[in-house]
Parts: sequence; C-alpha cells; structure tokens
Amino acid sequence: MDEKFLKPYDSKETENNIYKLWEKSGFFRPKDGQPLADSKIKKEEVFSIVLPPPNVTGNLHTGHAIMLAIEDIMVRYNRMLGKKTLWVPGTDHAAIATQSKVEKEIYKKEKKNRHDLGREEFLKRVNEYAKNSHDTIVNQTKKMGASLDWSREAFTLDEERGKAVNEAFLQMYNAELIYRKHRIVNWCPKCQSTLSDDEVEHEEQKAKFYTFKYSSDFPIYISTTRPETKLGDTAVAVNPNDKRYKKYIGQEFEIKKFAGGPDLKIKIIADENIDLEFGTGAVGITPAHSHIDYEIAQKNNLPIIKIIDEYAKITNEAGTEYSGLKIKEAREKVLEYLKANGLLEKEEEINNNLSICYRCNSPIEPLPSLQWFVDVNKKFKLKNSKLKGLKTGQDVSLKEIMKNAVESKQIEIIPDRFEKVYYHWIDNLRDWCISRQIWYGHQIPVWYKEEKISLEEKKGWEQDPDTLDTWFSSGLWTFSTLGWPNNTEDLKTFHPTSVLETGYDILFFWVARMILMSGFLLEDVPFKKVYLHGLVRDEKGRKMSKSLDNAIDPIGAIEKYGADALRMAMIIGVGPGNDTVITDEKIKAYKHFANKIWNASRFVFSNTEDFDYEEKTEILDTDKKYVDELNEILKDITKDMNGFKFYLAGEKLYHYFWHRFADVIIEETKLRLKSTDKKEKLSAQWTIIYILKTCLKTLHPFMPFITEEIWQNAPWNKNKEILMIEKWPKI
RNA sequence: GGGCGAUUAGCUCAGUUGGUUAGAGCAAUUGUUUUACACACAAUAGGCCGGGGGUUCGAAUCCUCCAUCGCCCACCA
Repeated sequence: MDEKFLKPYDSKETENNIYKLWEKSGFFRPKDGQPLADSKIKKEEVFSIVLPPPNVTGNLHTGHAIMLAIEDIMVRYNRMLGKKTLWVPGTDHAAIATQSKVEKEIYKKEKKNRHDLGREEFLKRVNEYAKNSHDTIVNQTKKMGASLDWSREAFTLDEERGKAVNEAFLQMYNAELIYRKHRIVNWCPKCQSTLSDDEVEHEEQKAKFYTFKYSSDFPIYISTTRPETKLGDTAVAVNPNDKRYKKYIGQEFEIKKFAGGPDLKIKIIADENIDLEFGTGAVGITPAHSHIDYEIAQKNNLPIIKIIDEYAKITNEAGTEYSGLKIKEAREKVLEYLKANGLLEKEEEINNNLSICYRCNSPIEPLPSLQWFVDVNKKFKLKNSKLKGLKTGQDVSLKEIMKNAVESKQIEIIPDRFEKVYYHWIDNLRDWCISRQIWYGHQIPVWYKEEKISLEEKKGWEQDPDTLDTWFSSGLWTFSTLGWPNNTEDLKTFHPTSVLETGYDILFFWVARMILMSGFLLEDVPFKKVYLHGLVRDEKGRKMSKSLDNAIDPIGAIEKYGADALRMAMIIGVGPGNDTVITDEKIKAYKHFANKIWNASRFVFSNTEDFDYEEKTEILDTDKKYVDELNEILKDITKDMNGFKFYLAGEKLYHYFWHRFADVIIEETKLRLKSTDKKEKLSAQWTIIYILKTCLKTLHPFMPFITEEIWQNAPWNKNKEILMIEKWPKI
C-alpha cells in the first residue's frame, strides 16, 4: 500500500496529476473498442454533448461549475456504459459583453474610447483580452475534472465557425429568411447598439402619468408617461366602438407649434386594440418610438417622424426649440408648456414597466433604424426533412419548426414544465433583429456598392460595418463544432447531439435559437433532450453576483475542499430546473465524504494484502446477501442515472457507501477478517474488495478524482488500468 | 394582465406512478480517544408536510379555493 494512504486524502496533491493521466490516456476522445458494459448497448451507440461555451469575459463562476459537474457526470456515465462518447469544449466570444468589458478597462486605464483607438487596434485589444480569458477558463474547466475532448475545442469566433456563420447567413438570405429593413428596433443609447427583444429587460417603477390635450381646440384628452415623445405624434387612436370619440374618427387636426416646437398633423384613427377603460380611452400615436404605435402606423399609413436619435437626444424633426435636448430636458419643457397653457388636465402616479438593457441597465429607446432581421413567419420548403411530423416538400416557417420540435417529442425538455414556457415564448415571437452596431463579432457578410448588395466580397465594394448578434453564431454550436457546413464524419456520427444541458435562463436566448438554426440548416433537431439546471444562490437566496460579493468562487472552493467535494455539493439535493443554494458547509461535508472513501479504501487494502486475486473464492451466504443487496441498490441507481436523476443517484451512493458499507458491512467483517477459519476470512475479504470496487466505479462519474486515484493504487490494478473507462456495473 | 414554481425538522433540501411508524445532510444534545477514519462512531431530540374544503379504505403526494414568497412572459398608451 502506498504511503499516501496513511494520511488523510489530499485533493490538491492528487487532482492535477490525475487530470494529466486522463489527458495522456486519450480516452477523452471517443474511441472504438472501449469496453461495453452491457450487451444491450451496441458498439456504435453514441453519446454526444456540446459544452455551452462560457463567455470569454473573465473567470468561471458557480453557474459554470454546476454545468460542468452535471455534464461530466452524464459523459462519464455514458462512457462507462461503453458508448462512443464525445463532449466538445469551446468558448463564446459573447460580442457585446466582451466588447463593453474591454471598453471599460481601456477607458479606466487610458481614458480612451474605441473610436480613439480605431477598429483595428481596438479589436486587437479585445482579442488579447479574449485570449487571456480563454486560457483562464480552460484551466479552470480542467480543475473541475471535465472530461472534454480538447482536440475538438472550438471558439464561436474562430475561422471555422466564421465559415459556418457566413454559410448560415447566405442560406437564410437566399431563402428570404434574412432581410434588411427600416423598422423599429430596441436601441440602447449607452451600448450604441440594437438589442433583440430577449435582450430587453423590464423593471417596474413608479412613473408620472400625464393627461392633456395637444391644444385648446383639440377635442380629445390623451395620457402618457412620456410627454416628450408627443413631439412626434401623427395620430390619436380610439376604439371603433367608443361612443365618445366615434364622431371624430377620420378627422385630421393641425396643431401649430405644439409645445412651442413642431407643427403636428394628428389624424383620429380607429383601432380594435385600444382599451376603452384605460386612461382616457384615446392614445396618442408616436409611430417612431413605440413598437405598438409603429404597427398601428403601418396599418394606417401614418407618417413616421423620428424625434429621438441614437444618443437619446431630440432630433431636428422636432423643431429648433427642442433639437439637441436630452430626453429629460425635453420632457420638462413640454410639461412646462402644457401647464402654462392650461392643457394639462391631471398628473397621477402609476406603476410602469421601464424597458432596460440587459447588459448596462440603461433605458431602451425604441426607434426606427435600418437593420437585418430573421423572419420567423416566412414559409419555406423543406428539402430533406429529418424533422418528425414535417415532410420533405412541405412549407413551414421557423416558428412552426421550433414549436413542432418539442410538440412532436423529437426534443424532450427536462423538467417538462419548461415546455409550456417555451411554447408561450414562440407564440409571442417577433422577427429577430440580428445586426449589432459593435465591432467585436462576426461582421455581417454583405457588401454594398451604391444601392446594390452582394453576398460575396468584391473589389471596391464595402462590407457592412455591423456585426451579428452573438446568439446567431452560438445558435449553430451543435453542428458548427462538428465541421458543418462540410458533411464531416463527426457531423454524421455525433449529430443530433444526445443532450443539451444548460441553465433555464438561456432557454430563449440559446436553446430556442439552436432549434431554429438546426431546423432550417440541417432540417433536423440539434439535440434529443434538453436538461435545464437552476441558478445558484447564496445562503440568503440571492443570485450570486460580483457586486453583492456573495459569490462562491469555484476555484477557491476546489483549493479548499477539492473538486470532487464541490461537484457533489452542486449535484446532491438539486433537481433539474430548481435553484440551488450552495454553502461552504455543504461543500465541506462532501470533503469529509471524500476522506471517508479514502479511509475505507485504506481499510480494505490493509486487510486484504494476503488476498489472492487469481484464486477463486467461495462466497458465503452472509456475503451473498451483501452482494444481492448492493445489486438491488445499483438497479435503482442505474434507473436514476438513465432518468437524469443524478441528485438521487448521488445521494443513494453517498448513503450506501457511508452508512451501509462503512458503518455496517465493514464493521461486521472486522471479526471475520481476523478469523482463523480460512473460508470465513477469504469470503469477507472478497466481499469488501467487491463492494469497494463497485462503489468506486459507480461513484466515479460523481467524484472522478479520488476514485481514480484509489483505483490507480489498488492492489487489483497492477496494470494501472484507468477507472474512467471501466464498465459500469452490470445489473 | 397571463403563466410557472416554492411553502416538509433550527437551516438547506429529497420524497419517483397516493400505501405501513414522513427521509437525508448540516446544525444541536449526550456519550465514546474501540488501531480504517475525531474530516470518526454510537445514541438522543426535533415535523397538525403553508391554510380551508373535497376525492379515497388510505393524501406530503390527486382535485379545488385561499395566503405568503420568488421567477418568467406581455404593445395598458
């Protein structure tokens, strides 16, 4: 027995070496000829999963740690079943997140913005930063024990993924699923970019709700929380059934120098969607700065006057009086005018949802802009459908594909309550704005000359300066990492992937977009199952964040308690989709468990030194019962593993090992191990070896480091076989 | 406004299709320095399973209403 077994288990001394051993073995790469656990499993049976690529914006956080723990359990379990198992690593350039982080850093150090540096120099800086982040993340991922095939590592912004992005764009453009249009978009004045609908968050706040008339001879009062936008009104909409206003419908009013600013032409129009009860039952329509008003304006052919610009300042369209004013200043000025002229009827406080940017929390300005969109309703013909229930030749829209994938059960979401959430999102889905006015990302593969557009680079033509939404490239992730658009062996073998495991917070951002992309480009699903984990919270139930300084740093926890302990703490007692509370205490408890395994192994090793592994042992009835009992439990645990109930399987293993094997079985064998009856002793020795071996195997997906370390030093393993590819016990 | 989730021991959570005396970890109390392990062992205590009503031979589990907390979605200007 190695001397290290005389001391408590030291994770720090062990983990790096064990990871190196695994890497050297080459078994992170899927191989043929690995042992098969079960005759039911065919040799060519495949388990594949892509790692949700962490953003290259810094360090690994607890969310990544829980993701790595769950996925590594799945991967190691399936590898031990004998399946051809692949887990593809990678990182995400995370366009806007990374760019703004680097911009902030540069500004702090050098007081320069990106325009001072210029596009080329700025991108050089971002790439440097991304490279550093990447190295840190990869290093930390290895510390978690993740058995990823590093030879297939990808980056959403590397050359190959770039090819995939351009090909995807081209194919979607040719199918008219991507179009460029002047439309109202969500604009973040601080990020200086558009955002997709999903990137807009809502924050409830108290707001002043003003009721007023445009002028003293205007017949209808309207209400708003944003008086300054009224400088761009072109209509007032009322419900067609509203008796109060029916007589005005179709009339046009001119207001000279509204609020001392522009002349307004207000047409009274009818719209079914107007609520008779709310406010005055009449809505001032500002087509350029409200999504709904824009739609109403389209229906009624109203002019669209842009009175707020990209810097959240009033434009010339609102007249010289207002031009250049900030929104707040303009609001005050308008209100002053309304009050001074007796037009303001009342002022009340209401609860209002403010739209804010998910990155920087500044208020979003809806404004019209020329941008690229993905059309989610446009029909196209399926050419070679592998989608369940949708036939080749059939006309479908992206929306229908997304919905069908889950409805047809071709994709199963765990826990299933998120299926409802997913449908609801699709029902409310509008066209996806994919162009971003930032520099870090995939530049839109379109070239212009005068009015002409080309999808190929041409001399003297200018490329669109904008970049694509980061989720456009991550939407391709399951197949861009496997070589698409080339029809590679990897793509044929490993796609669709078996499972997509990620946090429920990116169900829309990512999971849905992957189904969209794969649905159109491959006419197939990207994965068969979606396993959603919850968010990690602190003792007080708060979301972990840097600003609250309550985040458990996974790397710190690994240093302190070991990766195995951290993994167990993140798995046990945490069902899918449920938020997790992680405390230092919990991690510590599993460090103790690791030590328990260590000590039990020492006991087994030191009490079986004279055991002959070649000799056949007669097993006595007491021991047969132990084995039967263990098999029963394993049956249960295997069922849990197959049903993605790792939290149950882990707990059962923990309980069996500690409170059955260590506390009871080992205690009971102590006397027999000292017995002079040779049969008695041999049978007891055989039993504790058998149980330990079995437990090491089944615990391995959960606690890979310590189990492998023990296995490497086990007396039965003279050839130094690797536990990672042992067979999962047959039951 | 719509939807979802949670509510079980002091704390954090399990409890699979309804089935005996409701489980685990941590914390607590009392012992035990018995050579695998004090990062331990043995034992103890602790629960109207959020509240009301219902279905059932039987409910933490199914139905219904209510309460509190949390989350997501949505174009009430």
